Order: sequence, then C-alpha cells, then structure tokens
Amino acid sequence: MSELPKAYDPKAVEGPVFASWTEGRYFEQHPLANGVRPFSVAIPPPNVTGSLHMGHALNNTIQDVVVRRVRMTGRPTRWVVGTDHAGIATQNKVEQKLAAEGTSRHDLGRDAFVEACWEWRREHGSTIITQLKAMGCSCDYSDEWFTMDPTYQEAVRKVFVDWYEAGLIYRGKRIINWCPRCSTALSDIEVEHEDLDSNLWHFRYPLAEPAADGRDHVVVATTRPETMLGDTCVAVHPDDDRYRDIVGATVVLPLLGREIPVVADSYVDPSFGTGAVKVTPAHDPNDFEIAERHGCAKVNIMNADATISEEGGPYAGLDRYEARRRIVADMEAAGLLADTDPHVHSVGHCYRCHTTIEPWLSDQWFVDMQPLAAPAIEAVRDGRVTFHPKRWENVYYHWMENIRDWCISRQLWWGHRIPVFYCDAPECDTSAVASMTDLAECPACGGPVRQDEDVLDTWFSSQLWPFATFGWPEHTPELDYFYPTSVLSTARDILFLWVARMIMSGMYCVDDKIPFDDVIIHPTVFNAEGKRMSKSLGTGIDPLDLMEKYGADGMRFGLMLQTTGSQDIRFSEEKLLSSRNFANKIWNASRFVFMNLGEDYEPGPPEVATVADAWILSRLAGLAATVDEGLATYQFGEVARALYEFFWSEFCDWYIELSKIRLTAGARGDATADDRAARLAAQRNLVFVLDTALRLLHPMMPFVTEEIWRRLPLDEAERAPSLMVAAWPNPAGLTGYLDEGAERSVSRMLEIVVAVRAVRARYNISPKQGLSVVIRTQAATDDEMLAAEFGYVHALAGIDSVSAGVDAVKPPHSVSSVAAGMEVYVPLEGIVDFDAERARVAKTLASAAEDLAKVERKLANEGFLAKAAPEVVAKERAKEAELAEKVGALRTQLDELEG
RNA sequence: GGGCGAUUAACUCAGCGGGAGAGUGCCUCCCUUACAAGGAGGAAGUCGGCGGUUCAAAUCCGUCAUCGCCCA
Repeated sequence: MSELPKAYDPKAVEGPVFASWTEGRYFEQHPLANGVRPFSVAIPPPNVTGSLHMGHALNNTIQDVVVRRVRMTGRPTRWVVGTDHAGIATQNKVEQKLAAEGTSRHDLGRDAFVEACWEWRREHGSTIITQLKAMGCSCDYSDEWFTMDPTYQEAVRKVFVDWYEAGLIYRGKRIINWCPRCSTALSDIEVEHEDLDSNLWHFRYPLAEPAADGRDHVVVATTRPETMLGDTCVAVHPDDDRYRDIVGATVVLPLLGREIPVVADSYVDPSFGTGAVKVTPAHDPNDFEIAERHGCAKVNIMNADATISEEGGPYAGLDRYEARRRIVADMEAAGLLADTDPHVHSVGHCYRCHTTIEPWLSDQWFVDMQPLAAPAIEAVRDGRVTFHPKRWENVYYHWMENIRDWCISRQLWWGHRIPVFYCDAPECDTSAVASMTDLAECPACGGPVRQDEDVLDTWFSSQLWPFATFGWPEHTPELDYFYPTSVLSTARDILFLWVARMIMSGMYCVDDKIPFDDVIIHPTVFNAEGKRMSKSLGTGIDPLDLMEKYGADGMRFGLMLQTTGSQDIRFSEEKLLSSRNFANKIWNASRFVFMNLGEDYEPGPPEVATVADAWILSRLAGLAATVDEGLATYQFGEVARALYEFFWSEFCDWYIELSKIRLTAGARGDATADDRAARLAAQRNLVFVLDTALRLLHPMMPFVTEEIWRRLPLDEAERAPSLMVAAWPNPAGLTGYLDEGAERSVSRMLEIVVAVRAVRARYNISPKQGLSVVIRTQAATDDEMLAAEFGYVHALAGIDSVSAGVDAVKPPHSVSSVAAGMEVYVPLEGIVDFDAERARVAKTLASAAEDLAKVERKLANEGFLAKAAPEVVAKERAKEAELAEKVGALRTQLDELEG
C-alpha cells in the first residue's frame, strides 16, 4: 500500500483520474439493456463560441451529481453532450475575425463566409467541452452533437416543413424587434427591457382647418420624437369629449407637411399624456394595429442600420439619435414644442449585444404557438413533467397561456437556412414551397426558383435537442430507449427560450411524448454584491481559476453547499475555502486509515464490537438515507451539508479518535489475542465507513474519492474497476445498523468529554497534566453504561481516573459541570479562580432556569396537555425533568462555590 | 400595473409548526506522528415591523417596510 502525500493535491490527481475514466469508457452507454428503464440527460448545449462561466459550472455540477448517483445504482445511464451553433454569437465572432483581417462577410460572399464559420468551429469549438472534462463531468464524449450536424439539419428541416404544411408556420409583414447592430430580427423573448430616464415630449400638430370651437392644433406626447416622420394618423379615444369635435379632421404633420387624419380608437388611454397619440404604424406594434383598423398607411422611416430612410425627407441618412435631437430642436424652433417632461420608460435591448432594438416593420416567418402550447400546458398540469422547485410551474403556465407567435427568421448567414423556395414566374400558381430537398426548379411550372435568404432562430433548432440527439427523425433504437429523457437542469432565464419550446416540439414530433420527466430550475450565480456576473463588465469569476486554486472537487462541493431551492447564490471565492479544506480532510482521514492498516490487514465485513462501532454505523445508515433521498429529490445543499457534518464532525472528530485506542493497543508487541481482534474490528469498521462515505461523496467530489477509493483494501465482492461504477450504498441494506440506544449513549459520553475539555480550556490546564473525574449519575443503570465508556473518556479527555455512581460525592476543591443530566466533578486544587467560576455558573444557571420556566409554563397549560400530540407532551416532560436536574445541579454548584 | 423570491449571529446562508444552527470572521490555548487546508474551548441572535391562527409560531395566514428578479 503506497503512502499518500501529506496534503491533497488536486492537480496531481484530476488529470490521471479523468484519463482512467475515459480509458475505462465508463461514460459511454454500451449495448442497450432491455427491460430496465434507462436514465438519460441531455445537456443544455453551451454555445460553441462559449467558455465556461459560473452558471455552466453550477448547472453541469448538478447534472453530474444526478447522473453519477444513478449510474452507481446500476441503471443504464447516458448524458448526451454537445454544442449549439449559436447563430448571432458565432457570426459576430467570425465577423470580428474577418474585420481584423481587413475583410468582411460581404467581401467573402455567403458560401465562403459559412465555410469560415465552420473553420472557426473546428479551431475553437471544443473549448467548452474540454472545460467540462476538467470539471469531471461524466458526459458521453464519444457521441458529441452539434446543432449543425448533417442529421441534426435534417431534423430541423423536417420540423420546419411539417409545421409549414400543417399551417403552423407562416410568413407575414409584422412589427418585429430589430437589432441594428446584429442586423437581424429577434423574437420577443430575446429582448431585454430596461427602464431608462428620458423625456416625454409634447408636440403641437396643427390642424389643416380650425375646428368648430376655433382650436387650430392638437398636442400629442411621445417618448420617441424621431418616429414622427412616420406618423400616418393621430388617434384619440372615441369617448374622449375633449377631442370629439376633431375626429375626422386633418392634421398637417410638422416638418414634412404630410396631411394625416385624426381617428378614434379605443386603444388610446385618455389619461396618458394629452390623450391624443401620434400613430407610427411601421415602428410600434400597437400603432400597427391601429393603422390596420383604420386603413392608414405604414411609412417605414428607418433603414436596417437605424439611420433615417428616404421617407424621412430632410432627415434622411441621419443616425436615429441625431435625428431625434434635430427634430426636437426643429420643433422647438418652429414653436411647436409645447412641453418636455422627464419620463422613465422601458427600452428593449438585444440579449446578445445590448444594442437598443427598433420595433420595425418587415417580412418575417412566424410559428403559430397556441396549438402547440395547449398539450404542453396539459403535460405539466397532469404531472407528466414536474418542475423543481414546483413554483416555477406557475411561471410556465403564465407564459404559455399568454403565448404569442414566435418570429423564427433571422437575417444571418450562419444557421439553418429556411427551406422555402420561391417561384417568381407571374403565370405560375405556386409562389412558395417548403421542401426537404433543395429545389432546382419550380415543381409546378419548371421555372427557376430561389431559396429564402434567411436562417432560422438558433432556438428553433435547439428546441429539438432532447430527441434530435438520439437520431430523430430516424426511428433509432436509441430514441426508443432513451427518450423521454429523465432530467433537464437549467437556470430560470431560459425557461421560455428553451424548456417550454422543448416540451412543445417534443410532444409534437415524438408521438406526443414529453421530452423529460423533471425540470430542475437551479439558482442563478451572482457575484458577491448580488450583481449579474459578466465578463465584459469584469464582474465574472472564471471557474477554471477556481479549479486551479481549490480543485475541481472543491469548486463542485462549494457550489453544492450553496444550492438550495429558494435563494440565488452570491458567490465569492472564500466560500470555496471550506470545501477545499474538506477535500483535504477526506484525504487525511483516509491517510490515517491506510497508515493504520499495516501489511497484515485482512479485508472483512464491519463488526459491531463496541458501542462506538454501533454508533458510527448507525449514523452512517442515517447518512445514506439522507443522501439517497436528498439527491433523488434534488436537495443538493442539504445533502452536501449532511456529508460534511458526518465526515468531519462524526467520523473524523470522534470515531477516528476513538478508534485510536484499539489501533494502538492491538499493534503493541505485547498485545493479546483479544487486543488484536479488537484492532481488526476497528480496522474493518474504519474501512467500511470510509468506503461507504466515499461512495456517497463521489457524485459531488468525484476526483478525490476515486483516487482514495482505488487504494482501499476491499473484499473481492466490493471491488469495481472504478468508484464511478461501484455500487451505490443502498439505504435499505443499512437499516440494520440503526441503533438509537447506541446513539444516545455515545452522545452522552461525548458530552462528558466536552465538559471535561471545557474545564481544561477554561483554566488553561495543559493537556499533559493528568486529571481525575468523578461523575454523579442519576440512576444505577447509568453507572453500568458509563463504566463501559470510561475508556473513551480516558482517551478523549486525557484523564487518569474516572469514577461514577448515583451517590458519588463532590470532591473538595473541585469544579463541576453538568453534562447530559449528570454532574461532572473535576478536582482542581489550587488552580481555579473561584470568583470567575461563580460568575460563569450564575450565568449558565439563569439561562437554564429560563428554559425550565418556559417548559413548566407549557406543561401547566391545560390546552397543551389536552391538544398536543402525546409524544410531544412526553418529550416536554422529559425535557422538564432534564432541565430541572440541570438547574438543581447548577444551584448546588453555585452554593458550593459560595461556601 | 401583475407575479415570484428574500429579510435569522459581524458577513454569507441553512432550518420552515414543538429545546435558535453551519461556514467564514472574532477571542483563548495547542506544531498531541491523519490533517496548522489542523486540533480543543469560547463569545456572539427580542429569527425585518405590526396584527392574527394555534395548547405552541423563526416556521402557517394577513398587512406594512426594504431589497432583488420575472412578466406587461
């Protein structure tokens, strides 16, 4: 057995351990085992341009923890991995690269540009996959997917054609969200709204003819003055008496001189601004609706790059903000600026580049979502899909029930090109056809066709991920076997972009089957100030740096400790310290075990030889149940805390310390056969507890546990080529070790040890100075139990002699403490400051007396006795007795100190 | 405007109907051959305010306040 280094060094361990997993092919799912329900997870594919951030680190740790646990139970398991082609992000990257080289995509042309994107992907596209490996993620890397793979393209195309032919996809001229920087349309949920300080400008619009009451103008309010160039009417509410007389009148649009009508429309809110609104149909979705209802023109005054178009007359060519300044200035100069009020309004920004988006009239493709949403809502309502935490279901319902059509066309070159072909022949009946194969000629007239220039929204393709990665639309064995997947883990910000759409498309495409059973919505990772982490703002933390400093296990465990169902994570590095130290603690406890096994150790089953053994095995059985149940229900924080507490406080602080008695006695030259047998029992129990704990820890801390576990001397039956594929501790198999009596007994003994140590610490008594202890017990039965544990008290509290009895008498010049209802006396001739001791005891007494009074009040309460559960009352009575005992003992102590 | 979440020790957070917990920080002592990335002991909280339900409320309900997020 090779000696372990003194401290755990993640860097020395992680690489080789990961390599051994790959070599053993434990990540892969081999032949499909029939008759067993498999467990599968589709990773939310990271952007191919991406690199690991804290959100990925958390999300993928969660998936790995879930997957590793299930794999250890022996269930066939597969975690599908891959990347998303990320249309806008990738196109931006490649365009930047081209710009640096002094060229552009327009210089290259479409085909060469797309090839440049593939080239970029070949060079840089595996960054994040490599980083997932560094984290220890147990994905099946032998079958990596990309949303632009040939078979994946087939899947995307099929969904488009199917939906087109079913009438679910249509093309129309609508107001969409336009990003002038990315030069593409965006769907509604790709727009992030932000409240900005601005103004509400009041403009006077002159009437062509004075109204009956002599009025010669109408005042409209706007937050976007530049759009007045595209005004085609002014609207007022039909019931608004202020404007009743001018409905139907004509207004002369200032600056341009265009004549536009005043219309009445109930959309107008009479209480906002002046109650009269300018209507710009080509630049506002609501105005578009008004124009449709009243047959007004739609004048598009903006170019794709957000400069003013020819329709803007004298302002043509100006940038949108410059145009705004000039128009306000010109209106003011013309005496038509009635007022300027400060005003906060919500401005949409591109979720990729944060440029202010323009609502813009253009031809785009849309998906009619309502028919798809209906069954997907039902799937969550009837529990086929479950959200964790459950409250996210309401967010899902709210969005799904108010769902709007999805704009899926993007004016990009990198992506899935829309498979629609147009025939421009005027005499041909067929104007557009969606096709699974590229068309060279019109199927109707045989004339030339041209393909739609646009590509599909990246999310249109990634919604197919949970089934396209199993080979759909082919009816593959993998699809039959692994779909539906088991779990989807994600942050809440892609609940709509992804989760909802995957449920809709999954059910539509794969026989009405849901894409996953459980959805885990995990916390969002913020920085220490609670702000969003962002690389561009420099507020991000790089998980690779963290792994460098704290080890992959340290980072993973630290994240798991903070993952609860309610709070987001305010992350800071210090929070990983305890996890890194924990890995080292595991390492050193294991080192201790190895050092104490020796050459002659013979593996064997655990043996309850002492009450300490019974205690630790009982605690271990409890831990296994907590961890198993906790992971099955995604209570990661709770599980991490239970593991930490057990390993550090119970196993290391107490059991290992207790085992030293038997280990050293049994190793001495003059050891008896009994001593040697006792040593062997201790060794086997140490190995068993460590073995089981490592298995339970493995999903969260795969590297350190694997490295140690391989070296454990286990029975042949317990062995496995890797901890990854070793058996998960079955809680049901450990219930035989549950032993409440042993737990009570040991915790009482530990209290005595702590009480004696506290005396030592309080009076600064050297560990080398021997002490004796006298314990006054409450009942004779306690005496025997205690006597059996004297050895432990000796060893742990460093004392020479212990005696106990119901009628034990306080020795002279001793201080006393109360532990577990017993009096513990430590004679301290000449060492103690009795004044300080009196003060301390008085304080403890006051607090105990208060507790006792509380319990007594409760027990004097008739209502409590009548209504509370009997076991609760019994517990209170026991508590009362215990506290009364404690108070009595403290009083006596105080009296003795006074005297 | 609608919804969700948070408010517990100096800090970061668990607990979510029956004796206030952890990590970090702080104080005291200790390099005791598993571990100083450690060990032992300790100080520290009217569980945001106010009402209510209950025998019993940090925990359930209502309300207010503050902070954060989502939707419109």
